[in-house]
Amino acid sequence: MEKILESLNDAQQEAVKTIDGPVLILAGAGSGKTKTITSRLAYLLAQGIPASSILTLTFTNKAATEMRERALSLIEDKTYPPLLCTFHKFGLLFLKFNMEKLGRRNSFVVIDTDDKKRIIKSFGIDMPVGLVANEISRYKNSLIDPALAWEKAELPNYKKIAQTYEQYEKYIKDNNLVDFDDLLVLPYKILNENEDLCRETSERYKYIMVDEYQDTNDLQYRLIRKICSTHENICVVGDDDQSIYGWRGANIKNILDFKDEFKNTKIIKLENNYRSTTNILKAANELIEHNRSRLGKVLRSTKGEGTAISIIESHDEKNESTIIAKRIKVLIDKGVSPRDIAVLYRINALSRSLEEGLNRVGVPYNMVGGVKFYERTEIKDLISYLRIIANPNDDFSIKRIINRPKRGLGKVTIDKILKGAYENHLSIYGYITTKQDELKGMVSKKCYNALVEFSENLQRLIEVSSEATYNIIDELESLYGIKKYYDQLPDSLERVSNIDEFYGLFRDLVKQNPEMSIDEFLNDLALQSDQDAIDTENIAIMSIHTSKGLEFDYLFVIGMEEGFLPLVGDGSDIEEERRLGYVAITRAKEELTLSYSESRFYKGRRTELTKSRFLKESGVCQGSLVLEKTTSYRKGDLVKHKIFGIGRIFEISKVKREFKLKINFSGTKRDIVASFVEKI
DNA sequence: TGGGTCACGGTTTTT
DNA sequence: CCGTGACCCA
Repeated sequence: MEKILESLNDAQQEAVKTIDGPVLILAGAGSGKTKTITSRLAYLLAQGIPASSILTLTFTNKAATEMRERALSLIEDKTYPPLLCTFHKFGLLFLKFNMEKLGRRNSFVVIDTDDKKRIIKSFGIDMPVGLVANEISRYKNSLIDPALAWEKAELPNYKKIAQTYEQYEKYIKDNNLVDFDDLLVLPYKILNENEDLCRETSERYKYIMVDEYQDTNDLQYRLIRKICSTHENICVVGDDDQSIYGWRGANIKNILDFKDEFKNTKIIKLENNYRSTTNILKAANELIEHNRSRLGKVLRSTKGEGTAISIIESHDEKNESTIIAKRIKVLIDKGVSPRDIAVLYRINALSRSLEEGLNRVGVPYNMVGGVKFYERTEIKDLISYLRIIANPNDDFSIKRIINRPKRGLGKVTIDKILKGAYENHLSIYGYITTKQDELKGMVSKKCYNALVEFSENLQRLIEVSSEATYNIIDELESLYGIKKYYDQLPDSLERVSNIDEFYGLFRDLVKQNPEMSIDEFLNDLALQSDQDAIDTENIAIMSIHTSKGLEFDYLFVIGMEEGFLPLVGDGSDIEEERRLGYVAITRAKEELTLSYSESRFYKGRRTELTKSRFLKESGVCQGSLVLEKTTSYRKGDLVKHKIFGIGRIFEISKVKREFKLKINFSGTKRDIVASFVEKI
């Protein structure tokens, strides 16, 4: 007990020791939030509360993993660790036990956003699929069913969306699929409709903690309400200034209004920052002060002043990335460990030029996030194969791989099969295996043989999987030759190595847990984020969103321009953009470098840019700062002047904060400020 | 059926 | 700019 408390400050101790009733812990960036939660968890156990009564919900798998490790290190008896997982994982577990309450089997399959879009697309709607998918998601999270969506729809497009929504819901229900939203929606529905189960569940989890509460959505709030309905021992931890998921339905009101929603809430503020230097905190505090809707808190530094925040001003993104890469190289050469260095950006598109720069200078890096491992085509193909082994009637998955690797089945043949299956009220697999005569008369001999081979192989695989999950991979490869297929396609090297990695992952997990079924494996996979696999050898580059919860000694933020940070567009919220800026700045421990460029090449054209208002708002653009202005002009470049015409640069110099070029205009030499000429 | 060409549109951010 | 999707021809 003493051990748990001794390294905590007063506020943290109070947070840890307040175990009954609603508690709101406002934990500023770097205030030891994870430490506080994990200590509280250990404290609850030390008080004799059974592990099975405690539920801790997090936002990402990474956070869950980290907390689990840290909590376990504080606990003596590790036999029955308390449940600590993401909201979605909790929903998944809950549905595994209670799906039959909705008249559905618990052998459901979790689909990801990509699957969802494919399904919607297959309905042939003439609207952007992503938009429709988002709207459906919005409806589901607001518990609006298709009928109500139809009623509320005024514009024809929304009528169409409502129709698609209905079609989609029917489709996934018929195929026993569950999307990410369902993992929250369905548990809520079950709890809402079964009072006894709700009470039982609430009594089981007597102590609940929720991390990153500022990023919960309405549905998560309702779910929490249900689960703590019998006791209100609910402790939420968050920072309203770090709410950055409004775009996907996170409701900052959840944290702002928590004290009104739960009576007798005890509010504890953690304002001591143990992470960043005073200079960095000052910028962060000044920036976030510009927001109006916030609970209000100021981070106090516990470290020294540190180095001044450095600003890089470049002519274009190529220049920017070169400077940053060079600076990083200097740091590494000085002995800084690459894992303590990171570069952040607001949008993924900015990673490209950055990567090029790092490659030019020879700095190896690790891009976190981006295209997810399990979203790659080859991996999704493998997932589809595993899905149909687990459930051969999964039409959705079978359609994906019925001609991959190519076995000569074209659109016409596939349409015939679909039609036949539909008319016989059978799944595709069911149709192929039971209506062989009909099939034979319908498709070409070649196609028929291919289909028979395909289904026989599948049967063989299903047999193998019932014997030993571990052997599936070898059998899958030898029967279908997926690796061989990808080996002769573009990017074969990367794809094959991805496939190998996936096979390795599968084998590892089966080894660890020989009882694991394929759909267990698949469902866990769907909820996995690949941030768990951060490699610690190299510097990290990632989006600001991805960087949430992380910290780095040396931090660079690129794209500090109007239009990029803040990103402006329809539906963008300047306060949320500011919070993103705040999150970015507060990732830095020792040295922070903010970079902006005068222009960028984006979406196929070059755009002139002005520096971000956040630079002024955070106070870094006036006063003591190291400014490095750069130019992309080189000796020998041809430039054009409005009056003097075309000339060649023969000397470049820096005067105050401007670049002076000595230019030879067909014999006449002149000194011109760089901003008056144009590169040609 | 499948490969090739061309036009278009698009980008935050994640479970 | 790049990747995707539609369309056309061998």
